[in-house]
Amino acid sequence: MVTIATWNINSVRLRMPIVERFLKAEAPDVLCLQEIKCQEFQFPAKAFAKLGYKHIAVHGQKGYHGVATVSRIPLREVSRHDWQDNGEARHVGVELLGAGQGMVLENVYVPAGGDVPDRKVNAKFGQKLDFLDRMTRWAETIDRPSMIVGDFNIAPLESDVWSHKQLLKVVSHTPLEVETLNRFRDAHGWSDIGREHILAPERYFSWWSYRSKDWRVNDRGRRLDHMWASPQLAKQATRHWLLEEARDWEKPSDHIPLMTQFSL
DNA sequence: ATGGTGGGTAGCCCA
Repeated sequence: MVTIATWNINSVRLRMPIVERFLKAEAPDVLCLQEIKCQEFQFPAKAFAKLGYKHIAVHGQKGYHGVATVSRIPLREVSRHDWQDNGEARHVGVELLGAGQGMVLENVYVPAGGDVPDRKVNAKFGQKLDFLDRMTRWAETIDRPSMIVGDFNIAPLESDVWSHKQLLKVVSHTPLEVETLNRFRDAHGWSDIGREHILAPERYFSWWSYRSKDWRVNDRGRRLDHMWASPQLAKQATRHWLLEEARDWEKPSDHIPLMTQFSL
């Protein structure tokens, strides 16, 4: 059994207390973090090692973005893609060397895309679409059992958002973004593990804005975080779940952790 | 239609 987790942590240094709480509660073998918001030398590697996660691949930058994969299983860093070609740290790829040997685990933080869903007036929206197009070109070349997890910043299905109608023109749920993400999915034939285990139209959210007084009452969530796998690997996923209570922990991230257990 | 909150950094950017 191998359990993989993904969590947009929104500053790993600030949130080490809840990361520790999570690792003790769920004990995943591997945790993929996004938005670590620090450089590699600032990453709290010693604290992770003390918790048993001594195998680490960090792709960080100053202040913004940044991803890290921490593991109890030996791993080897294999790639750091810059799908915007602008130096932002949004991806790290590793290969598992112990349990789950041979699996390639891609940890990605797709750009949010700004506020206006029109690349002519909002360059960030165009950059988001271009990032996904370059990921698609890359996905066409994958020839090993792989998993890609992280904050995709797109909620593709109607039941992935609190109101499909009200979010059609909101960045993260526009038809253009969903089409672009679907082309990425089809380029490799990725299986959406989350939605294979929590079937639409069942509610499935992984993010709630900080700008909501009571996130539980309004429940204006979106499924921005994903765990996708090559089809043959996805068939070995025995369990998939969320830790929604983490949204209520002290000084929470606005995202919650997602987990998938594999029988390999 | 607007502003609401949170993080990092250094006088605003990003989500």
